[in-house]
Amino acid sequence: MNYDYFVMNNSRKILADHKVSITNPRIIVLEALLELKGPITVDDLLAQLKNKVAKSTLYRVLNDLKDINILHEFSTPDSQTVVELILEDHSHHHHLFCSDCGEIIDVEMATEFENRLLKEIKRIEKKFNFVIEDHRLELFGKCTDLCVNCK
Amino acid sequence: MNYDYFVMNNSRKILADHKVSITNPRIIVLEALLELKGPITVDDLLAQLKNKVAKSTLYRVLNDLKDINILHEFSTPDSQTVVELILEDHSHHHHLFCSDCGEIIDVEMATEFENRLLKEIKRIEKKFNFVIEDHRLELFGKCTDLCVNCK
DNA sequence: CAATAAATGAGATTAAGCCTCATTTTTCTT
DNA sequence: AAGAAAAATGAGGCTTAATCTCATTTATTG
Repeated sequence: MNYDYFVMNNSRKILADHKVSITNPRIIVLEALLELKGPITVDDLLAQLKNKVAKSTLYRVLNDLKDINILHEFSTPDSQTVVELILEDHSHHHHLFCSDCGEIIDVEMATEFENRLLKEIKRIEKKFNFVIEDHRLELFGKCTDLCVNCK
Repeated sequence: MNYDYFVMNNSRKILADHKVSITNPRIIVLEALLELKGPITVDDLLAQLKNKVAKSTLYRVLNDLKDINILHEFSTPDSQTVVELILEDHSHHHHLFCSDCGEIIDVEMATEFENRLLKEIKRIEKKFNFVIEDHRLELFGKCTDLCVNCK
């Protein structure tokens, strides 16, 4: 594992760091997700990588990335599967869905709000005798005409 | 629409109030959901109503209930579809998922927390030029041995 | 109660995602 | 650097949730 940190390109380094073998399909998928820097539906990803990676391989690679905990998966309000690369330097965030254009936007909530949420979560843990390991907040709405995401 | 409010049983009344025709399958599904008073996976509902309602009809009725806005649909962390009846008197709540037993629990957050969230949502609306119509908070964890929901 | 409109059941269809297995690519050892 | 062993890939088949079709049944309306 003595690859040069800075010479190696990102995707190869990520794979090496997580001790999985470095293969072409994995590099292609990782690179696509790295460029995006945000969520994408699996369907869109499939379309984008058609002729580059087999469908079965794409699903397998996505599962590999989930296994090494660098890929999050969730669903849109209309049940489309969405994936997003989450590397160490990615900060905690939530998602905003536009029901007009389908855009999915990463949203960071104010620290003070997240702290209040954690306090509330502690209350819920006691009330229901739970250990809560994660939370997810989803916001649903419509971007306006001025929205930079719609044309 | 001059049915007697109080004589009519719940499910018939709900259907009448929403101006959809009153049929046996709709009554059966509604009654099952009313008894539950909480979320259930579609698979479990299918199993429970097998021999009472055809599979195609169950899915159709669930869509009908969604159309009249009394049924919410969401997914578990492992992508199972869950439905929950939401009538006018149901207060705003969120969901707590146990990754051990699969239980899904309705959770009400403190009013003060929800107010803080609404404030935060207003900030997000401005920042992203959005109109946010709804939000959903999901909590993931494990219930402990003492949990009333696990045996 | 008859006519019309709507809903149902049974099974076919669709599509996301997983599986199989022969072939190819990667890694490991020296 | 080369050959052996292990792992991953591609192509297409398989599974299963959810939808669709259409002939029959059930509700609604006047």
